[in-house]
Amino acid sequence: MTAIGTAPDTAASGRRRGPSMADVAREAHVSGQTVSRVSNGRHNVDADTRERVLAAMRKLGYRPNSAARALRTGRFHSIGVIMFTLSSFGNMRTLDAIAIASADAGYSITLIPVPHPTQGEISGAFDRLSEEAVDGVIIIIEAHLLDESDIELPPDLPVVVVDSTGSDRYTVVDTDQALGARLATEHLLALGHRTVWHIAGPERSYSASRRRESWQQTLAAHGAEAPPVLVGDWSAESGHEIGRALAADPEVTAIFAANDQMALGVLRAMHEAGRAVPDEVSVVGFDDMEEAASFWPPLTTVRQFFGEVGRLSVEALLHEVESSERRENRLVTTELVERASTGRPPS
Amino acid sequence: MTAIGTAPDTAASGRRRGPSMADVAREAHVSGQTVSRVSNGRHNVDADTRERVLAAMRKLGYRPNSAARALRTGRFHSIGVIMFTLSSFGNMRTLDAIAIASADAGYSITLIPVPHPTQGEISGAFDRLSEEAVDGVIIIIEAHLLDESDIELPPDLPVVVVDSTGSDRYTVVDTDQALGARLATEHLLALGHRTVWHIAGPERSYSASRRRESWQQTLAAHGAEAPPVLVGDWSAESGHEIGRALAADPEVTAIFAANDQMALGVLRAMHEAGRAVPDEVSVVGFDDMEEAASFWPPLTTVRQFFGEVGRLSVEALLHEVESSERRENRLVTTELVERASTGRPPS
DNA sequence: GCTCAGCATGTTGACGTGAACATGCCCGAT
DNA sequence: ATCGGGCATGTTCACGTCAACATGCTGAGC
Repeated sequence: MTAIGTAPDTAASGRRRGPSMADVAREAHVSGQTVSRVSNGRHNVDADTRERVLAAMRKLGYRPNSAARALRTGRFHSIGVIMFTLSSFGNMRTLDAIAIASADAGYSITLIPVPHPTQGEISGAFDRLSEEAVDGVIIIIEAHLLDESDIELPPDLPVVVVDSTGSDRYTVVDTDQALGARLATEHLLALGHRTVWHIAGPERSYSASRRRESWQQTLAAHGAEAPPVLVGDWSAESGHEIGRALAADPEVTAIFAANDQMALGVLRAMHEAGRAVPDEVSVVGFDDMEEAASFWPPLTTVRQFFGEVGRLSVEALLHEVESSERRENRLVTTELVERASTGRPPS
Repeated sequence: MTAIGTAPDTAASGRRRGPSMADVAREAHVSGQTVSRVSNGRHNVDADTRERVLAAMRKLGYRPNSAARALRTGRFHSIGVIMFTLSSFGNMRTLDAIAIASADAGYSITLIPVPHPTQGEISGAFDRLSEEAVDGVIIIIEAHLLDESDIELPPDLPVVVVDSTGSDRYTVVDTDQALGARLATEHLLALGHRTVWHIAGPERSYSASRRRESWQQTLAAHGAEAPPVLVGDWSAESGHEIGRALAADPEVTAIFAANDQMALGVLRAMHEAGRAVPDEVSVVGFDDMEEAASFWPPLTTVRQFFGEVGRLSVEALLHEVESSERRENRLVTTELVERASTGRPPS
């Protein structure tokens, strides 16, 4: 009947692409539109027909082409996440929560890394972003750098910024850094320490500034004299270095580090100097990373709810994507976790 | 001249979509194809024309529509990464490197999380994957679970598996776990310890098995008696628990933990029990996470090159994506980093 | 028996892009 | 002067999908 080689599927099999709706439609003896309806789970398809289409899909190994779908609908069902690489423990946890929340909502995550935190790199990431197939963006970047960058986001692209300044251009999901720093500082003061030393995060970090400011205000509110601010770079190594200087000063009895890693460095410095924690010096961290409970001694720290931050970010973003109206900003609380690294000052 | 409201762009501005190539073409008085050529950086465009097109792009705020481009070319310029959420420190570092290497190659990363490491979830991730807009996939999942899952990957989809068994279905980029475990064990034996205790990772982890087997083989090769295998779950807490038991046994003088977090838990247990490290007990970890140098005492550990793993994975995957031929498997080396947590056994 | 609502299904076209092919011009070789 | 090669630019069409509209059938209501 048919001449050799004229069977259309044989001829078509040469190309790399998988079967399309049209192939399924032919196989199931229905129109492409019916395949589309089945593929999208619409209910106005007869049960028999649906079954026939599904069978054809299975037989051919049909996979919807998301590019065509996106082209047609204008929706990518994907969320872009812009963040520093080699990023902090907290960012990873947040990313994690974002990924899970997105997956639950049927969105995938497109990572847009910023290898080096220079303005050029950040602008570059945003340029790349504008070509990315995303419906909205979550930005997890030290806010001060963000402000300095003259970034130009595609208009109409919903944006949620995490842990940043309260800009009125975007929805912001923030952690209550001020509360955490106050709790940490008050905890140490309440134990009887005359004042609290602070190891801050880098200047350009918004979170670091907020923690530092709150620490200062809390000291002032309690009439305690504020020691000079010491600035680290979030790393345990920087905490160790600053900790060595502090260990040499017998006046220092209470230290509040702006994150757990720097607190770890401080602990090591104290051990090396032979100063007992918490008997001679109390140390508080920030983040409550998983390992903090296993430091020696176990670290008193401020717990952040990264999962909640991620969840709320996705919720706010998708709300804007799907309804075009902005969600109000959210503030995620923090809490003090008391462990063995803090105690009364030596008398 | 023009009647009110007849300007075509005014009429078109009602819709949500941004300007298309056609709009730019009209603005620059060229054909759409010329815009396409400029957009793709082809060289066969006159300098004047190119400048005119670029100006029009800027004026209109033109952004290439990646969905249309992907539909036309069949390429998404995106790599899918399947991994556990809340994943280990090492995986995050690998992800980081993957993100950077991909960005350099002009590919973006689509994260496909697997919230719970059950077979159903993994299969679910792969189902989702088949609808994802990716050109290839990097899988970072405990291999044993992978084997148990009857996953069905889309045919013709290039796959690279990280830290997994040597399957001949996919390219594998692996870390030389065996070398690392041997180095760690030999280091302790060379210091004079009679034998080395091992805290392994969970059963289902391929990396954990390989480290455990290599530890056993090394002990056997040196004629040392192998203590029973202790199994943790990678967490510092599990290391602490097992460490408490080990601390109570005066025979134990050398411990090799399968990762740094568990080693941290062991250190804590030793401190609590008043057993000096390294004077009474030596401890070695695995990974060389950033904080390991700031543990107390600083941890001797096996360094992994996560960045290299990520880089090689992307390289292998993109090679297959672009040339359709498989790269050979790669093995990334490891090295021992000696710090203060190991020393001679008490005499 | 006729009408028409309600539902399953089919037909058409457009989303924005780039490959393939077509056109037209300039300029050097003959 | 003529031809043709090379290059810039234009035209056409299909990638796979889904919204909008069209069709045709069944059965309830009068």
